[in-house]
Amino acid sequence: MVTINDIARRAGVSRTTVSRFINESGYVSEKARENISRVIEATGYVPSEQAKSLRLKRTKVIGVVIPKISTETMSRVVNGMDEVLQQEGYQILLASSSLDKEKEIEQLKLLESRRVDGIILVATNREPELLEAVKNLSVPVVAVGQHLPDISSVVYNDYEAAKSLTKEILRAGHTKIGFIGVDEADYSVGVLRKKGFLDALKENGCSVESGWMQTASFSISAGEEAAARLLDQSKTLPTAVLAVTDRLAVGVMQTLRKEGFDLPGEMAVAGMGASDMSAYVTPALTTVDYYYEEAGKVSAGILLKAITGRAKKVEKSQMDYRLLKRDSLR
Amino acid sequence: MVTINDIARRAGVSRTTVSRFINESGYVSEKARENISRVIEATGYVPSEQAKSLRLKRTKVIGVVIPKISTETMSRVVNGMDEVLQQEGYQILLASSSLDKEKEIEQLKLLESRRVDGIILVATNREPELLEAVKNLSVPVVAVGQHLPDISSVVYNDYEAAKSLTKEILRAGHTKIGFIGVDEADYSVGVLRKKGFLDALKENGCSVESGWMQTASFSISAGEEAAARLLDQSKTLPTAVLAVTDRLAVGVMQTLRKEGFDLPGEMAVAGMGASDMSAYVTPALTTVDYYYEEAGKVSAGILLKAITGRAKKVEKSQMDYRLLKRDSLR
DNA sequence: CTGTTAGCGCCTTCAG
DNA sequence: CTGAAGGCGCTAACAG
Repeated sequence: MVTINDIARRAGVSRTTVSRFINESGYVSEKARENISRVIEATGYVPSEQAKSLRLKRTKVIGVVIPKISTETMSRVVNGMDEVLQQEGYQILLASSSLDKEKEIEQLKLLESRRVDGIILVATNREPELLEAVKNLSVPVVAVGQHLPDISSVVYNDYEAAKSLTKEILRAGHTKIGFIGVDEADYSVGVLRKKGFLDALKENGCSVESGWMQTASFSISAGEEAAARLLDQSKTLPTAVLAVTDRLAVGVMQTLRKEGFDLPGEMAVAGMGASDMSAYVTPALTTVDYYYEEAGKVSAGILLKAITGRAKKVEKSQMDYRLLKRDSLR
Repeated sequence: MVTINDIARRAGVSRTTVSRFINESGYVSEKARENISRVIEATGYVPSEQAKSLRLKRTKVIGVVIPKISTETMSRVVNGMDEVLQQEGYQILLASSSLDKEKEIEQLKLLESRRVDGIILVATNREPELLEAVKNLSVPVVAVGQHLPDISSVVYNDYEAAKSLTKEILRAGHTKIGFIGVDEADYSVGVLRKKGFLDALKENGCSVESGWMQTASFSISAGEEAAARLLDQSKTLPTAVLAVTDRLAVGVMQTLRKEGFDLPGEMAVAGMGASDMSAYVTPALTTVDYYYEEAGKVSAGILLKAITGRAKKVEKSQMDYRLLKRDSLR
């Protein structure tokens, strides 16, 4: 690999001059310019951003920790981040925790060891170990999706979104509503969305049978199974079901259709997240859009401000949401 | 940021000893060990992987260039890569070209300047400028999705996949088949899939009306519009349509349904790519699975072999595929 | 306009 | 068992 020294020697100047030429800092005579640029051309020299980083104490790299690479939500969020980061000359070092809490912490440390300029953590939990690890980091961090104390974060309005979606279902005339949730370890999706659902019901004087509330993991098939359990365990059937993710909702619809239900006539369904697929299943799924790409952009923006120093120490941002009323709810 | 020198000073040893302790290379007395580990603990010292890289001339980072971050295909491929790379202690530096040919080349150079240990290029074209840029790189490269001359690559069997899918449609009794393709700048999807389609027809003595073949970009709505054009421009209507991606196929189905077609009775539809959504649209979409995650794994494996030096200079790999026959084709 | 000098944080001979 | 010295590739005073 050719270095700045090679260029300097072959161009008959000092490496300082070469550096000046490359970075357009300071004067370089016309003759020197010519020599240098000729030699660079000939050798295909590419300055080492690496060595530069060591010297300058900044890498222009942002570490991004996500729970899973191959999910639509994550690719949207990361896409949003990339859009603003690329703009400012930063690149993304991707780290997946594969939903493993220990690995999540490891990844944070790994990113720190690589001296990334900042870290965006798309978190799914708020365990003390994680908080501890985040606080020990010596680089700016912003959390996405979970509200971590004393850390800048951008969160979705899970509670209100679930609540207003539920109200929409009530408004459509349903009073018996089933619910497919996820594990409470995921505070935002597991706890807040459920709370929004229950509070909306309570405010309207509705109650739920125990069989109506089921818990599932995040896959379509988990939604199918949860719906089957719901049908099985309900004394009286609900007339609508709210699933906390679109994928779960699609699974629910799948099972209902298989069991011969007319959708949405005999059973209305709603999801959350505005996945791509939601608009194209039959009937089109009523859901709520969280503006995931925007969340990525906002988080990147906050991080950049923190890095360049012109920012509050801790900045909290709450994303907006929007109801998408479609055919699966009547 | 605390450095190895700080640790050495505070532990009353030389930095050489600290280095030995950290990397478990060479002997370190019990007393020294204790001192060092105590100081490291107290300071929260994290060795700079960056400085290490400069010294060791390897970064343990792999650059991955993809055309677009937020597509299902890409997140699957990248997920596959990450699985094998993480295993070997490598991290992924993500670079999106946003489907811009110039930016694609820029990204390659940028990754080179960061001294990544290798690059995986998920390519959508084979323009001479790109080939030129790839050849000038001084790091191992493997291409995914396009067969680049003299470069290791893993490609999908686009031609055969399209051909056998078309044969499947013929076997179902259709002889008038429409086709929604994409721009030929994408050699694999634009050229090879179309060729497979046409060759299958030719072998069976079928021909196509001009209006039956439409070109679209990669979105669902592009599929909708292309289908509308197809209906509009056809003298006699085909009884089946093959779209080169699932998203296009979903768009096609959308338009057909809106126009009152019974699916698959009046018009059969097939897609390619086995997207998540394909199994859950109505009717379930017949498609072909390209094993995208596996492609990611394979490409990473080849790159790793190239990096560690135990590999052929150029390795070509062709992925398998599999027909997924579902309700949209009868 | 240009070169010399001094590190950035780390590993690795080479001598003790 | 340990330390001194050198250098990875680069930039930034400082002094011509």
